Amino acid sequence: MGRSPCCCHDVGVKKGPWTEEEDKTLVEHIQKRGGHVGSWRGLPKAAGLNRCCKSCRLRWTNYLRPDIKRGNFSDDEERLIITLHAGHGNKWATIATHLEGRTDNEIKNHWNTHIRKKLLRMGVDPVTHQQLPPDHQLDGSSAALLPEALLWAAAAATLGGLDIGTLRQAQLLQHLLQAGSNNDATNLVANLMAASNVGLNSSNSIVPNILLQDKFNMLPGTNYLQPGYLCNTSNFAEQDVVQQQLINAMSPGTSSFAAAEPADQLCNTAAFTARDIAPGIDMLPVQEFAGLMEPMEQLPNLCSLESDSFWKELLEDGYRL
DNA sequence: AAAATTTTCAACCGCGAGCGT
DNA sequence: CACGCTCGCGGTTGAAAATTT
Repeated sequence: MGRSPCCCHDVGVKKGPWTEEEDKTLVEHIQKRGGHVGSWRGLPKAAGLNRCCKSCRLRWTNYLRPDIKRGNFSDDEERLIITLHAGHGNKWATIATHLEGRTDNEIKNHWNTHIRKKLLRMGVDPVTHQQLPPDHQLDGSSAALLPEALLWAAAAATLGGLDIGTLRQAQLLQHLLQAGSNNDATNLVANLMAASNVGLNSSNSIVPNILLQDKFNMLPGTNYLQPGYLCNTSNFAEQDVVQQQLINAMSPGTSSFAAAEPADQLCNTAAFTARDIAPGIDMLPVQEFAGLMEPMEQLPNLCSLESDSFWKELLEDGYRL
């Protein structure tokens, strides 16, 4: 015969929320063993808890473990979760291994209650990470009925949603520009890349900035350059810098960039933004594209993670206006 | 102020892989 | 080899809290 069955179906085993006393008992029991549980099956009886072994394990791993980080998820963490989800799907345990102090359960809950909804509002399918068709975007609402602020959000997402083909054209354009020196076009390409949260690796290939941060390795089968959510400009003012560059570049006679075929394609993605949103701020200094040809950590100014209020400004404040 | 509705998240449930008997 | 248990995982639930009406 095999072993006796688990305690989970025993009559009289307590369920539901844990009391402080139970927490204390479980923590003290595990600490007495130097933090090593050994067998969960034998733990409830050994600790004097009238709980199922599963319930004890869950309580410890999701709540009582000393290395658990509690509190709100940072923008960095949210962005990392989205990127990892694009590669792993609902493998919460795998995703949790990349976020120190976060549990799979916590990440799963945060995804379902926050991130998923934010992506939907941005017109991104949270399952496939693809741009939703226009009539399915923004929770199915008609764009004509939406507040102006939400249109801004959609425009920002569009601007950040350059696909990898477009970005490769940008890289090609940069190579072409290296022969001469056209600052307008150079700055434009730099800002488009910044808006898309991408940079160049040591092989001069365009990759997401997050992969340049040495936080984790490229995941197989992952397209990180999905529309919208990798847009990392910190606010609309910074988006405006890019928009102004586009307007300048597309105005006849102001830049040779507008005449270039790859440039036209590059600008198409943001055409809505450039056409419909009037820039309302002064120009800010922009990064020299040539500087991006070297391995980089993070684009300064345009992509500051510390000051990133991307989600907040783009989705919460704007949407509720 | 109270009721109704929505959101959040800790905890439960069931399943599958791996391993012991 | 077959059976059954343990562990860990992902989906789901439901009570409490927050928000709206």
